[in-house]
Amino acid sequence: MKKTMKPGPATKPTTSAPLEPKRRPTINDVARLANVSKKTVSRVINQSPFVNKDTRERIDAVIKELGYAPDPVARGLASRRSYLIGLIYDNPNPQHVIDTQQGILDIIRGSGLELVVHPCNRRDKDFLAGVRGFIDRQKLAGVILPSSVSEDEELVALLREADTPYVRIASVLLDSEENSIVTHDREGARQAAEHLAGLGHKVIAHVSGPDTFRSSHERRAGFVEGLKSAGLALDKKLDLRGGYTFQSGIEAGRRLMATVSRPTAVFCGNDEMAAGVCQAIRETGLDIGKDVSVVGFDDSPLASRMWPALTTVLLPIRASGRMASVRLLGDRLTKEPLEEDDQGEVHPRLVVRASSGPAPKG
Amino acid sequence: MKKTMKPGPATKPTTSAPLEPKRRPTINDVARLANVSKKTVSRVINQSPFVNKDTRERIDAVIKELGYAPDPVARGLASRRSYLIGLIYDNPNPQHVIDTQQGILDIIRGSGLELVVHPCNRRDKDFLAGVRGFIDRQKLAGVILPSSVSEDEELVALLREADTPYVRIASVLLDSEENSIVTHDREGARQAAEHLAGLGHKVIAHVSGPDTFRSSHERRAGFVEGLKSAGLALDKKLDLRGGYTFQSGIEAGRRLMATVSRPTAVFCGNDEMAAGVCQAIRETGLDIGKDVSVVGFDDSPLASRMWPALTTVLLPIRASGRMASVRLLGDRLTKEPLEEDDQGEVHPRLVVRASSGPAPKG
DNA sequence: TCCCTTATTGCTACCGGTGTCAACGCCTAA
DNA sequence: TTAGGCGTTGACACCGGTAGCAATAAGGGA
Repeated sequence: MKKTMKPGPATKPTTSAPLEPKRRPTINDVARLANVSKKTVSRVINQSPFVNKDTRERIDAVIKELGYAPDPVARGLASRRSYLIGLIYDNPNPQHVIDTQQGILDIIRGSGLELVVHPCNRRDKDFLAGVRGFIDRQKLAGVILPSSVSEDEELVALLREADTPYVRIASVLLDSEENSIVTHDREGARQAAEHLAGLGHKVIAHVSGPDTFRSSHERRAGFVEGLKSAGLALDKKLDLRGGYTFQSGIEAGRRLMATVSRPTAVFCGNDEMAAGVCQAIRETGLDIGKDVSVVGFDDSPLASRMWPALTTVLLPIRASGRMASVRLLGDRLTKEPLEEDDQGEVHPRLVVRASSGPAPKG
Repeated sequence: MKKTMKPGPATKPTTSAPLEPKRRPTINDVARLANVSKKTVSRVINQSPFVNKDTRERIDAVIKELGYAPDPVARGLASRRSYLIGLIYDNPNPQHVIDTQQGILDIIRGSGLELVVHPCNRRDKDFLAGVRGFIDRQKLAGVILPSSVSEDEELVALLREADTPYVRIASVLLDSEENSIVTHDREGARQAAEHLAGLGHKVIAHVSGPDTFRSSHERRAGFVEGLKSAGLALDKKLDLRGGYTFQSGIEAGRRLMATVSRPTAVFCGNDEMAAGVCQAIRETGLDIGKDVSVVGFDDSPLASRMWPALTTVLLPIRASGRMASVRLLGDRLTKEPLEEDDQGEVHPRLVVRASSGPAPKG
């Protein structure tokens, strides 16, 4: 409301008047008013135990009075570690990214840390160079690797070399526990299989994600486990590979619909592909949830907005983001994390909707 | 691959051997090797014109040889301005957020700037306090305000006060041109109306977003304009207000389907609501695209994955993110921005799919 | 030849914190 | 009385840059 945005010459007070341009208080101001050295103030803001109680209280009072907050940039410079958390991802699924961001922010909000996002493309040849630039330009306080990149060992090696703390979110334990959040995708897939078997389906197809993702294997494995516990097996001809994309789902769906022994149910590695399969089913004039049941994975917004709404496996992504942050930051956090955010693992849950129904008779 | 992640005491070399722990080169290293003062190096990296050509070349050579890159944290401290761009948003639409992020990153990638995200909730009472904390903790290089928050004048006032550059992305010009990207939502809505009128529809309903968003008004206004140009008018009883949510779309759809003069087409303020309206239509057993045509707005992923696929208005969000970044950073960018990213405005485009068809006869 | 201008460069003081280490006061044990 | 130990505190250098201004060299006109 005061002046222009342009970086031009600031309107300097012509007189050397006492009114200064509303500078933020610094550690020096606090030190002066509390009549201590700035080092002692530094101790207080860093919660050092070697400060006399009275002194601490006096300083705290001044801090509050001044509304002082330490400058993260200066702190970063002096301590060689910024107050930034990096989120590296390579994800076609926006909801997934947003949920992860949200989970991280749930935890770091109020602690003076900020979230810096760094999307990347693992197929780019200079992908690693990009990440390297990112992490050692900003000396990140830590990096969170959601499932889309957490399996990349080169990337992780890079972080280790750069001495940057990290947490990997993955379907299985890939690393030490303190560096990991495990999402147990397998369990969710098993539930899906049991659900379909319980509805009486015998001929059940699977459309998996790309082989390069661990999660594809986990989901298939869980699915097979679930079938097995119901006395069923996965027919190789009904085990198709997709690419986690809508288009690949359409293609897989068309192939399945053209099979001689057409399946009465299809379990897909994610919701995108499930939507594609649904489209293929529609093209043949069959009824989803009646003639053919479909189950997805992720519980993306799409799942609940489709018609019929998609039965799917909900993965608590936001919670995994929270956990990853707690793992990463631990004691640096101001407020004590909730116990539920300190588990280190997350469990999927089946959400039954209209796209899955009893197996058709005959 | 070298040592543990724990912040514990680093493995110091026991001997004061010549091998140092691979420190990043600093401006001092460059200065020493180029045999100049660090101020001159600083001039070179800041592209000051007051440097002799030979000197500059010598320094550039050393910089390249060392692989030197200035430390953004130190720079930030000294120049009181960080190398961080803030993205503040309050958006239920993940695709929108991701696209905006992507657009910003398209531009800042390689320039040493980073993107910090700050979601917020405008209904929280301490929303402004949160933002204030954010912007003056990190002295941001600039802030980008996508449509979900760009209309908040209090927020903008805050940024002005804090002398933080910003760019607002909005459906109309709300501010000076240099602080704005205009998305012209109105044009898109007009196209939608003309499309439906062209298909022979006479009774066309509208489900708008909340009144608190300028975009709701713009979209309705454009829609009315389009109808008018086709000799039609918007029946007040068929002009419903939603909340930009799926649920509100369902409710509006149900009400419309129960109207005496049931509309043969519905234009919705966004795709979420359009999906809701589709659901309501389905509940009544009517055919989407045949009995009732539906048009959305946004071209979210949902639109192309629904069945039938949704006719909608595509808003080039990513491009608007790019433009906003160019506006914001201008000369700070290393590479010259493409001309197309320097327009300051973006135009929506109708995408025709299966959810809109000829008006039913009779 | 001398002074002034212009082009280029370096000195020195910061920016706002943290790390190291010495110093100080007071209490206890010898 | 003195040495040692603990709890506290501050002086000072430093992190890696930028800012202001003086210093220096070269060129031009009187």
